Amino acid sequence: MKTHSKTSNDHLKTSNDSQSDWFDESVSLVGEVIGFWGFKENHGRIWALLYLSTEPVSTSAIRTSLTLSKGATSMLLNELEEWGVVTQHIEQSGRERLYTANQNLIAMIVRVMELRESDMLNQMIDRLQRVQVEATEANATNLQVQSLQEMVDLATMVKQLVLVGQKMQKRNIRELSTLLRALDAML
Amino acid sequence: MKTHSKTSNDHLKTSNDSQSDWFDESVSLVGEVIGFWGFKENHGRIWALLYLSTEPVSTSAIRTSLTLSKGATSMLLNELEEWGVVTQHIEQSGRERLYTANQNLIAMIVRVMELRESDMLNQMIDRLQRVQVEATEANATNLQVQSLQEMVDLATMVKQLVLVGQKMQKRNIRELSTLLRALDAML
DNA sequence: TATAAAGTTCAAATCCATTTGAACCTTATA
DNA sequence: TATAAGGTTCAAATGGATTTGAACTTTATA
Repeated sequence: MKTHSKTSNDHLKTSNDSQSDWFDESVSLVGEVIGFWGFKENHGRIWALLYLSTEPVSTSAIRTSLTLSKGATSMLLNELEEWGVVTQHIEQSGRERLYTANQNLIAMIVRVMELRESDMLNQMIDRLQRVQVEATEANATNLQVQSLQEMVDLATMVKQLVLVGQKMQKRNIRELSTLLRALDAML
Repeated sequence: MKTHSKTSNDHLKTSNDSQSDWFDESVSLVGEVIGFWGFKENHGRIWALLYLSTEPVSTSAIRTSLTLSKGATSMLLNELEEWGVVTQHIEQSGRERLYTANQNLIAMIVRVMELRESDMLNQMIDRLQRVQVEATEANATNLQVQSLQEMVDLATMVKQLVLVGQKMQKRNIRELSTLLRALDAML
């Protein structure tokens, strides 16, 4: 995996080059993880930069920190904003925009999942059911029709799961951990 | 997204070209979904082909059905087998291998998740904690150290979640749906 | 309202994951 | 045990996703 070794830290008040290694390391770590999960590595890097910054960061600071092109920065920031992962700070500096990261990790994840999966799940269920009808009309075996049904059921369950996720947005990680332990006990 | 329009259905006893559209459609649908989720589309196509087949399928039948190269078929099947998603049938036909799909969707998903995420999560937690120490030693603000901690907590929670998932392997989808409803009520 | 700094767009370039195919290895059976 | 069919490997080719950069649009302020 890429390393993005060079990230200048000029945007940090505290910067003092040898000391902000942790910042760069965090930025690339998050980039990798986010990339591993199906997003662009640079989505993760930008979010991490903002998440770990002590104050709003300007577009150009982001651009120079992460060495991204003007175009990429614009597109990536807009996507992150659409997903509610990043917000424009109210007071812009001059005509330049300032950004902050959504600090609520859970809410962020749930929101993004919902956005990405919800629509896909609905489509999937739709197509599977259509296919199931065709299969029944054709000479598919019972087992085959049943297998298709299993997939419909699974997709439906995942949809339910996304719904449960939505309710978790307001909970913090500690609460959720407790909840998980309770769930574990039920199994 | 690609369509893979042509999938010959010669492997199906029932085949009768116009009637097995549902089969091809299912194969590409699953391919798309699996691809959307972070795997190769062809992993999904092969699994779907096996999952919906009434009997074990030979390597060469898979190859011709899905028009894959010898090399790709070999690699993809081995990966699927490693993940426990697909199994070699005990009685091979001549020197050729026959494959079947794991029919337990939940077990499959949990197993694959575990394989993929577990290792990544551990690494992530490790690196984050190391970074947190560095940050504390450097002149990071309290909020910054705390933000790093939040990420550690999140990763730890996801690890817990994977553990819960493991316990679900033996449950069927209907049971899990019920469980989910109970969980929903707790929120 | 002129202008210059910031933001957007999108075709071309680049980068990267996936697939191919040919050479190689393994294994069943003649 | 020779051989032919099946399986593996990996360097090169392919093709799709991401990024760039230059032309364009928008917006704050002089």
